[in-house]
Amino acid sequence: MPELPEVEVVRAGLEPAVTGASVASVTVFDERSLRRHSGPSEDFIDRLIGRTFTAAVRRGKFLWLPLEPVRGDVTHILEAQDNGTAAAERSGVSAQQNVQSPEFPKEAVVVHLGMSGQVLLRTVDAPDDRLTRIRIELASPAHGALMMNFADQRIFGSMAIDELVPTADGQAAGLGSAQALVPRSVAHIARDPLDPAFDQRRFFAALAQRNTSIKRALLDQNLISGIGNIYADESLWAARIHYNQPTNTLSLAKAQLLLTEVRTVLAKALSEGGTSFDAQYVNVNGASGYFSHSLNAYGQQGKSCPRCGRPIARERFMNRGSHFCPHCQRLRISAALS
DNA sequence: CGTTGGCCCTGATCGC
DNA sequence: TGCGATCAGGGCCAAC
Repeated sequence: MPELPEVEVVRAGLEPAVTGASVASVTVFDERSLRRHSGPSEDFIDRLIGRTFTAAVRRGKFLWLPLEPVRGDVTHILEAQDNGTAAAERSGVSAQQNVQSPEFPKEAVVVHLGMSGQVLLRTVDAPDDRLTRIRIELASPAHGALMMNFADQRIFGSMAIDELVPTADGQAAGLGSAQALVPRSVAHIARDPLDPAFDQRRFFAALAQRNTSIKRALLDQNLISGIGNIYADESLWAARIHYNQPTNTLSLAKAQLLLTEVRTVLAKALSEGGTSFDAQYVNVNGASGYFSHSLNAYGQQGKSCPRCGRPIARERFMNRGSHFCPHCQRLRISAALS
């Protein structure tokens, strides 16, 4: 259940270790973790060995590690100069990043943790973590030789090599890099609410336009990314909105309040979860920190609502548990009919 | 095109 | 002790 705060903890933990690190070896224990890679595991391995990571970038729950372009790839350089530099100069956008110039990465390893994925950094002599599906051995300038283990119980997560494409708005693609380059498979994912380039107006317009419930909208990564079941319930509780309230019945003020609460909840979780990184025995764990979060609604069914004291309820919604206070978060039917 | 329901997955836990 | 049932759902895609 890693959501934005947990994935950010992973990104921040990986960043100092993988930046500038090269891949010494790759072992794939379970090919299902490469489901989103277009090609067999041999392709994944061959294209990764010897390559160097340049950063650790995150948008919403998606994480990617851009790969330094292979030196001496003349075809690619000529192609980039022809299609990128010349075109950019002709169109007069030279002030913007020319993301197609040869020094920019052209591809990245995209990591999605799914429900149960973890990225764990270990020393080379450490025993394999349980449920490790992919192991990447790194030569890191900061930490020497180390292992990056991708562990995943339910195998909803994945790793994949994907092409980097320019962002639609020309802004930095996510947190961790100033480059306006996003993996093709992540391009359709909306920016997250902590991203300075998050388009609030577009989000509010979508809420007014769509014919759907507010929780479904919060979980729709094409509208707003980074929110999962836990922080959706927590944000709705904070904003006193019922999960099934139609989005087009929310006033702009209420929608603005909700977005504020979303940001508050995510930022608070982030501040609580960002302390576990150890520089010596690097332990990046997507699941850690969850239980230290002070939750008001999620998993609190039967307990007292911290606001009004009445019991928190749990109902099935979208094949998920929805936790809410029936007193504080009421469906506003009259608004729905207007 | 917007919306929705089904599917992929397996370890941990629980009840009998 | 053993074993089957249940639960956790994010993202994607077919279908309506």
